Amino acid sequence: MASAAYTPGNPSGLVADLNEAQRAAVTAPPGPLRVVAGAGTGKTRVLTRRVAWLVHQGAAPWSVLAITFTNKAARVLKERLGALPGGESVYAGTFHGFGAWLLRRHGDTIGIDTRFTILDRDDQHRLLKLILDELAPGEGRLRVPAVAAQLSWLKNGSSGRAPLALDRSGMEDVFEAIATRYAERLRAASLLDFDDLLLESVRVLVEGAGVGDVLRDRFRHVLVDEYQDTNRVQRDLLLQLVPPGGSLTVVGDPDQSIYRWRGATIGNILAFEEDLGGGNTVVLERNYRSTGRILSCAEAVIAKNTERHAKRLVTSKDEGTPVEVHRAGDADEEGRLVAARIRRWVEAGRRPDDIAVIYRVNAASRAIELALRERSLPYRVVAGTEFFQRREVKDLLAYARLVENPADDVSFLRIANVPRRGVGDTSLAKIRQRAFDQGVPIAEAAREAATAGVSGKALKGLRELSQLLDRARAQPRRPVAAILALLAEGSGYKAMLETSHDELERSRVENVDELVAFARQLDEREPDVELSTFLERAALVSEQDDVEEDGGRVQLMSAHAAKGLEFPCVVVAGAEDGWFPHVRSVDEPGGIEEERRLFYVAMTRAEDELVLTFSSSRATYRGFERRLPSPFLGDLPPADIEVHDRAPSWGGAWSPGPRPAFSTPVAPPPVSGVEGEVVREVGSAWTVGDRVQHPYFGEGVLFDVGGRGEDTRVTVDFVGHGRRQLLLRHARLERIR
DNA sequence: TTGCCTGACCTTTTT
DNA sequence: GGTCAGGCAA
Repeated sequence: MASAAYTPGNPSGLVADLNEAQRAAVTAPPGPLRVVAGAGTGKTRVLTRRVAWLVHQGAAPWSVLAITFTNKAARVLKERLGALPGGESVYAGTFHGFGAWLLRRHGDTIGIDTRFTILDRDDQHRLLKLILDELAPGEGRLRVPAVAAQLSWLKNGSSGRAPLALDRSGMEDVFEAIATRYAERLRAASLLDFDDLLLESVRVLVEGAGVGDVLRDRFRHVLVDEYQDTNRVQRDLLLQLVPPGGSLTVVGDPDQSIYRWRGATIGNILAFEEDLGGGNTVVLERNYRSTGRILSCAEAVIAKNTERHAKRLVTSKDEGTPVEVHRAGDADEEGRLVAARIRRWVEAGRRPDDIAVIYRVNAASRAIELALRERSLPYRVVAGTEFFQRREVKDLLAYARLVENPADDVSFLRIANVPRRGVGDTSLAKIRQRAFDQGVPIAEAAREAATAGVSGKALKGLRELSQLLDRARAQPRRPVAAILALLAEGSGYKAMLETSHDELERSRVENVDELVAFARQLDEREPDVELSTFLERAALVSEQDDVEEDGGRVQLMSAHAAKGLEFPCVVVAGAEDGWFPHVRSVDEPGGIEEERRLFYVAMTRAEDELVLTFSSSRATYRGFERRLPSPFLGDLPPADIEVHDRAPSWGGAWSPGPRPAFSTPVAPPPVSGVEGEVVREVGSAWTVGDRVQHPYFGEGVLFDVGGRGEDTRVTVDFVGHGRRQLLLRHARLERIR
């Protein structure tokens, strides 16, 4: 978008190039303000200008707090404020980043060690696994990801359905014990998980002596982007920060709410006025991004949602070319088709970085990557967190975290024997026992390993490790890069990789070097940066922080990662039933509507050209699966699309509109193998062969019933949707006839 | 204590 | 297709 004619000396330029609604939003008096901004309606521009306008009205830049969804969005915001005097002292960051900032300064008022380190998902899972092994070993069947999800669900306000079914006898107590021990371990190790960053921030504002007042006094103006994706805790944080009637601007679009599974509640933006006791609302409906046809298709999809406040986007661009819909026979063919389409764009003069491929699940990137490589098209998979999740990077960061936070047991256990220093399970168990008995961190107990009964190789190894960490701690003012290099080399970690017989292992050295280089960059850009800051940034990188500008490469990303971005040319790949909507969400109340929004978000990333592709079959870990086009494709207005369907080998040709209704019910498929299969009675008697009705899949025939009670699963052959496995507890299944 | 093999079991989206 | 627990030999 064109930059403003605004200069510090020419404030009228602040609003001169805005439309009426945008201007109303930017210049609304400082008080509760909600901006409902449809896709492509200039949301970022309004947010930036409003900050500038507030400052121009006399607000001190450092009294402005702008909360964005990603670090990258925060950086962009600050860049655009560049012309503003004092613009760099506006606080811009994510909720989690702000939480960390707040807790480092004021956490001590509620008993938080301000030298805490942040536990990411991987660390959290490691810790939970240890705890599960202690408290629920063996057959308990409690799985780490489920327990983590349950914990997060509880911490985020318990809205919607619980991830974990705890009604089996004793389960509740077991979970309770796990949750308690988890909290104890975190506290003892000065660790905070992602949710804690928010929860403890609220607590410090409420309970921390004087903290709330200090912050309310400082941040007189708070602005929040992507408000439709905030959860209850984030809302509470804002309500603590902004007094009733205070200057709070929230910007968002209910149609783009896609993080319900993370506790986000669309209710925050919808109930804004009740929450804040009044306030203004401005609706932005003029779209500057997409062509008429793209918008018409996107609107047709989202219009089917019932839980929405209808708004009508009007484009400022022309009709554009039709939205293309392509069918492929399998995933490889789809990849080649996408690559071929991209090649044509490039030949027509598009730069590769004008093009994005968006998919529902990250696993979908593989086939597309392969095809792009075949055609020598430069691409990049957007996965900002991926680098920091690599084993070698996490190992080195664990060393660094121990330097910063000696109590961090999770990190200690991670690297105690990496590289191998003869510290096996037996020695480690002795040290952990000793640490437990003495009530000290494990790293502390390791220091006196001999007392714990450790000897020989293991003792020597632990001594060396302790000495290394001490050496790194001795000069905390050293540049971060130097500390990392010392750890990588002094520990023998780098040597371990370099001398490996495995080529993959040897290649990991590059990532270690890259991490050091990354730190060096940071040292140069911000000379005063401390190790703790570096670790915090590493823990809070977001997917989108990895999106490249001017990289000259096609960008591949998930629909979630694509939020807030725009590209001239977009391919939405894998537009199939099972991915759009995803199978796992169709059973959940409101699940389909969220999937529809997700598809809407993906489509509305496109400025000029939009291509949708799907495949008739796909290889999964269970073998080949037949796939049907996404039901959302059926909503596309035929006049705005162009269908490319080369008479596929199976599945029949696809055309827009609702699926043909089958007039005759499908017969239950023969039960293969078992002669005279016994019809099983389940609960209130679901019987194989029953005809059933599902709110989404429609009519089908019960094929199989498995599991008991809570876990009863039914397999149903649906007319037009194929065979589906459903959890009876969740599926709103009705018997018919 | 370590290295290596085999079989079981999942896979949505992410700060 | 990838991870992870468990078993077993050196």
